[in-house]
Amino acid sequence: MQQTKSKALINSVPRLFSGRITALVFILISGAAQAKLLPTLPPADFTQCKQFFAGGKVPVFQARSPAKARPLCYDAFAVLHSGTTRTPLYVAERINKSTLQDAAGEKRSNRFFADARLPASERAALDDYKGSGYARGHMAPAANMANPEAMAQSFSLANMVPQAPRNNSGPWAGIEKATRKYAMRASGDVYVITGPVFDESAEVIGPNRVRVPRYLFKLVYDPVAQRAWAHWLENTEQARIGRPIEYAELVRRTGIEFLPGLTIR
DNA sequence: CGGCGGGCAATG
DNA sequence: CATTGCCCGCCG
Repeated sequence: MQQTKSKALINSVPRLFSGRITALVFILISGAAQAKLLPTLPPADFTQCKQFFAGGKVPVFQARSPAKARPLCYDAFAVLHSGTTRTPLYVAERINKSTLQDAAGEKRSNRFFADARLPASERAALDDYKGSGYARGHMAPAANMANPEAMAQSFSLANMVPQAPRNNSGPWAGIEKATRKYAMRASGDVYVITGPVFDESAEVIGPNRVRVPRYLFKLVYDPVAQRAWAHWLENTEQARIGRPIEYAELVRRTGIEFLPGLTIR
């Protein structure tokens, strides 16, 4: 069993994490092979990649605590992954004009992979999405990635949720594009947190029972303007972009305080 | 209309 | 593994 996991680890994360595998991540990898010895993790310890959170402040779950939540650091984004849904619960990025200009020259890698840093029982596999009728929808978009390593990492299934195909390539792509457009014109860094919202009786896909979200959200926070807003989109083929919702409304709908202690005008 | 960004599947 | 072709929606 442990040999299988070690082999999978070697095979499916080929040099993607050049020199930036954090101590935290290493602990998670080691722990994966002996999960019973793992202590309960704090809700979200992103010690090694706090730079993706405004003011270094990590979201706080007000109501329910996410089951089997594991923080994962990547070169250009941070994921709080759930071993229950086999999806991220949220993905945080910091983008600005410079990073997006670099990203504009990057080619999509399109190499999706199961993230071997997660225990097999807690992660989505490529087969789960195949023939499911759902697309593998990026939370941190590939088009935001400023270098080849970040681009490759963005195709981790830990950064994906099952998404209605036309939702993904239609209105959702528009939300991503609008967010890039805003950050291109902003005076400094813009912090973005993207994630799914699940119904209690959510559909699941594949042998690993990856949960299908009912809604997707994308929170945008500009610390210079001290403004925050969120896009909210139902995960259906018919969904259309509506007016963004206020930050407080997003907190109410998700039960997550994404920007604790930060000033929002 | 073409280009771009979101995907898919088949082929060696 | 990379390449190729294809679909979709949006935008200039």
